[in-house]
Amino acid sequence: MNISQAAKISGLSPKTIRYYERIQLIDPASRSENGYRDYNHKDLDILRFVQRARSTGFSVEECRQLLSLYQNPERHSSEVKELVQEKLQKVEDQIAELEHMRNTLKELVTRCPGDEAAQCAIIDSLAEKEEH
Amino acid sequence: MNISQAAKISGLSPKTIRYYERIQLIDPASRSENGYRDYNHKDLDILRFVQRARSTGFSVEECRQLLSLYQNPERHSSEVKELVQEKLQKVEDQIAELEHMRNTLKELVTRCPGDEAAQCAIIDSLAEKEEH
DNA sequence: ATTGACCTTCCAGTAGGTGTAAGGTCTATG
DNA sequence: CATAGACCTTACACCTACTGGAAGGTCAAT
Repeated sequence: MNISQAAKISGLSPKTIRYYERIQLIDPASRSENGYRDYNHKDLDILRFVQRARSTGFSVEECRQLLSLYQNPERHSSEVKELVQEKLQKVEDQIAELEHMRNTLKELVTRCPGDEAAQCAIIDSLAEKEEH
Repeated sequence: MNISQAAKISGLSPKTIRYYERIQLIDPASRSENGYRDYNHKDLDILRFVQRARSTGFSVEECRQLLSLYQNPERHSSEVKELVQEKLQKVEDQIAELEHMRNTLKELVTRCPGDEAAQCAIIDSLAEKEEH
């Protein structure tokens, strides 16, 4: 199967698949006689796995670890769980940071009149002078 | 005032200040006789403004627009408000996306036993085959 | 004179791709 | 059989927002 078919099925783009190969996240695909990459069922399983892991929020490096666990029959589910718990923590931290930003932005919006005048609480707030 | 003093006061690093100058987010600083950058009160106001805008979550390009409004006495506060409302929307979209990830991760964590066995609901879930 | 802390510029690397160019291949149609 | 269009290949540049490091100039104190 050619790369664009594999891309369609896995939900990745051909470019992304070549990129993953280049950074050695996935093994080099075997080649047809004409030099085209050729994908089989097992390759597709791996591509789909990576696509799901990425869209669940895992970084490429985290995907590397998940893939290695996926392919290791000697794994312990505790290792996997630990990895996912760490990721969960990171995501929650990110959410907290964004919520902080959201609150700041919301307050700025309510304080700005949004009219024709130049006076603007948002600008004033960002320009605020500190005593030092 | 030298760059490291300006950096300390504004909360940016010297590297970042030079970077902002290079990408023309801020005007080139004037130079002392020895070629060192020299910052005055007005420069500091601008550096602080950018620092606050960045840490509130605005991208460099958004900061460029905010700075231009900040420096334009003919501005209408409605323009500023619109910009901030757009940003608020982007932040809320990002939060929603991360919350979706968080929910997925949470569910994965609860479903994985986290023991010595290889069987793992997380791996199974990421490896899940679709009918197509 | 030397040391250490500044300052300067320039180049490279980070994450996770995407865009584009230059060229080879395959398939269908006239 | 030629050619068009849709594939495929590689390689390089670009994106965001910096940060690190090298190589070299300057300044203040000892």
